[in-house]
Amino acid sequence: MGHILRDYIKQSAPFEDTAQEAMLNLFVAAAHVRRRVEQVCQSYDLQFSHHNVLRILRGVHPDGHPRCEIVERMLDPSPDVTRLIDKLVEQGLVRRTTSDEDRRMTIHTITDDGLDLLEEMDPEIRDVQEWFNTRVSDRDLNHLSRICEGIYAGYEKNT
Amino acid sequence: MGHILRDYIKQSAPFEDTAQEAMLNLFVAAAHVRRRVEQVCQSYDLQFSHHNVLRILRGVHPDGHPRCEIVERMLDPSPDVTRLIDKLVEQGLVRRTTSDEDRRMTIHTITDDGLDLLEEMDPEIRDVQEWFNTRVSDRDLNHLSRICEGIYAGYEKNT
DNA sequence: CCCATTTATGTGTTATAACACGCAAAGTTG
DNA sequence: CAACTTTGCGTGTTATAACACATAAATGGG
Repeated sequence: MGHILRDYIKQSAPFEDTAQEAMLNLFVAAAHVRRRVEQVCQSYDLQFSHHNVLRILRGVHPDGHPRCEIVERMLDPSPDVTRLIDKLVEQGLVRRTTSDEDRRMTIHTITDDGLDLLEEMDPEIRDVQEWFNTRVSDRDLNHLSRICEGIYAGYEKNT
Repeated sequence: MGHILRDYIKQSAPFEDTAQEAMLNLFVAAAHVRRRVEQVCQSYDLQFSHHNVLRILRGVHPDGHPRCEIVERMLDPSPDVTRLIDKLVEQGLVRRTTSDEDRRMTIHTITDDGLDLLEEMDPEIRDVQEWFNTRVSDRDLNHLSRICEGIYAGYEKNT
């Protein structure tokens, strides 16, 4: 029981606590999958969070989002999104425009280049998902989602 | 189905793919739990990975580990552990000694101060585990572990 | 025993993240 | 409408991470 995790982190003593074991497993599994996605992103000179932002903006294309809305929708929200998006603007993947209604807000819109890049990446991202699917049975996919949702449901992002 | 995740990332369209949904849920849940642990670490002026290294070294105390062994046992291995441990040495939590058998290796041992600090942190880390336990039922804890292990089992750390 | 190779570690540079602060526009209250 | 508060962004600074490279010791073959 738990020998796979113990093997991974080379721990000899068995876990005294199943909650601890599950938490560590969650960390290891998430880091592992994330690295696969990062590997794809890297070959396109992007970062995990860059890709995340682009996908968020594609979701509302041809509309855009102010900075704060992007943060709200990120998987792993960071307070320093400004400079993160700076790089996307430099690469011509995102366009910034000042909102007319509320001139405090800067609206970020994905460009055609951004859409093209995402489309180019899509098959490789889908490959990761398919690999994931070979590793987790269809029934477990749903179970995993429900368990994970139970962990973070009802919590605000900043807490 | 999946409305909790969609609510979290404020996505209106339902997921077309359960594998994608589960992957994103895994990311969000892991980031969420990790932030709780980071919050504890931060109040002790440590980082998540610092705490991880200290616990690894406590596991073999009074023996030590060379750098490469520490990397092998980390939850989320980083290639730049040297400078990570530098800070622990500065704080007097870890002691470096050169190995006699193999003089390439630097053996890292946790100091008494390091052990004291960990012991001081233990209750708060345990609190996070107990919170985790309230969020995931006992049966699901085991199920979650098995699913996660299935994801990363059999893969080397660098791939 | 000498040389090529592997293993273990450290360093230099550059990119990314975190944190606190400051500014500007909108909203609020008297 | 004038002063105050809140909200949304951006910036300056410092810490951390990533990547390629350099050094140094052990290993293995001729």
